[in-house]
Amino acid sequence: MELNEQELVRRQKLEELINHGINPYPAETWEVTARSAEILEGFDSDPGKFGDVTLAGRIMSIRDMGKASFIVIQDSSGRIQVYLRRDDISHGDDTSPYDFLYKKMLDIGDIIGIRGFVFKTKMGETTVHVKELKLLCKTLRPLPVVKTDADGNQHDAFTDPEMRYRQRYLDLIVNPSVRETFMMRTHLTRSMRQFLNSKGYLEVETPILQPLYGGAAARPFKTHHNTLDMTLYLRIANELYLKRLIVGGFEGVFEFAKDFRNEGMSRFHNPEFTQMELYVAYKDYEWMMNLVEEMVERIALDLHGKTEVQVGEHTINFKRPWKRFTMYEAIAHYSGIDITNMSEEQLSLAAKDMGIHIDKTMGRGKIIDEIFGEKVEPHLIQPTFITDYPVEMSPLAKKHRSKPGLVERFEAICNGKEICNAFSELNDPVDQRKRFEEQLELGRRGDEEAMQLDEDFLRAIEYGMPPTAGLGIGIDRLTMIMTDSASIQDVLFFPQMRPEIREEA
RNA sequence: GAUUCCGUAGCUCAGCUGGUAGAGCAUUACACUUUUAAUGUAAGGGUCCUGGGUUCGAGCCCCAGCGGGAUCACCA
Repeated sequence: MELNEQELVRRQKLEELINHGINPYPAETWEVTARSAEILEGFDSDPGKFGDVTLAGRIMSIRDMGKASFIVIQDSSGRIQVYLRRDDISHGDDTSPYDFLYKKMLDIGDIIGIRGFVFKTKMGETTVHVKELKLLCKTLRPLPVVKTDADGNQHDAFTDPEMRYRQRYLDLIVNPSVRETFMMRTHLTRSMRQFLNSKGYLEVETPILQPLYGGAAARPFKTHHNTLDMTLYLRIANELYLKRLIVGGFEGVFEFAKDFRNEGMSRFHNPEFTQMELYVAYKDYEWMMNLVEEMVERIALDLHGKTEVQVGEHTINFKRPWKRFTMYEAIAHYSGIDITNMSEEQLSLAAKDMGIHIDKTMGRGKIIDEIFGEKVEPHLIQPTFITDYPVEMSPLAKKHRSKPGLVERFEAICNGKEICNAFSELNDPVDQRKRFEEQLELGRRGDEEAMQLDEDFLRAIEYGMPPTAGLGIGIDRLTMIMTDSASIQDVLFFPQMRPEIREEA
């Protein structure tokens, strides 16, 4: 491995530390008694509250003034300034803790433990005055140094997207807002889980490795089990398993599921992503709409303390009730064309008039979907329910109770993107078999995303599944909105990337 | 997959018409006991993404490839 100058210097320091009897990687617990944020928040109101504090963290900056020095350390709660004075950390006449350990051996990026008292500097900054300093971890690579000036402007910000995603640990160390985003993501799932628990639904786990993939229209990842010598697929959805549990007698089940889809990547698509799916017996899609509104409004309140969330240039308000349109109403509203009674030929003509690309393989449902995606979806900034989809696009949804050709399905659209999908679940086993067979036919015609026929799932609902409302909600997409993130890569710790060094094939 | 932009020091970036590779921060040395983008003085640091080509001469021009971003296509 080729080492640069700074890496060589740090390795020399490492050796020198060991030669001086200082372990650069000590094993003992360093008892932390305070975090930077509590000190910064608590000191002004009650300066006496903190006696001696013990902190640990990473050195983020060094301002050295000879026999005294200011450094900034970062712990899990944030950053705090630390004041070091030679005479205060020396052992009698032995000034080596300052002159050797601190001045010669420590670098930005190193992890140290400090013990001292809290005070206010002349400039009014709450600071820890160090009495004891201990090296907890010597680092061998230099950290990108980002400086923030008095006006809050960042200098030399660490912004290269490739490095940020590949080396997320660096991104987290150096860019505090990244930590915030991911903490929000965890708060979001916690809030959602609490909401669902409070309703009495049961959180469950279902297989990720599936012999048949189902529950969505997507191409799967394929793998192989050696002992069974069989092909398995990484799940594209967990819908069919959760419904089996409803057959089994649970009245409400949900799962936060990692799903995998072998498709293109974009700022809205990662090959693996997280979905929360919920199934509740004896309910329908109308009921589920109310639940989604309530849940997402609750999440916005938990995360932001209010229902409004700033997303790019828009302020999105999740306050209930949300707007509701049927798909046909929405298309009529945004394109001025009522497609309710159009034949397939009339539809393709109408689509062409709107400048939408249509080909012969597209059926009625697909054309409607195209029109919707082109003419309506981008305009739906405020959370909006779109209901009653063409039956062709929804092989797992129940036929509409009163509107022929449609199913009882809704999506919530927000900031121009779908955030959830739900329906009154199809529990008529005869109809379900027919729908699967139509999917098989699509598959034979070359549709790589057509569903497989799941004989065991059919057997299950032949034993009887109560009327059930089902929901899938994209956690990544919802997090993007709640954290004002432009790319899915900003809400995944480790988004999928090509390998840095490609191996010879 | 298509189009387009980008790849130069550890980090952020300049680099003229093609003529010996630059800055700030970081690093090293010295000075400085309340600084805060600390400061002052001095020094070191480069596979200019990779491989070809054109040229007396390529960081720059041409071709191919690798990686990334954006837009589109695909897609719940």
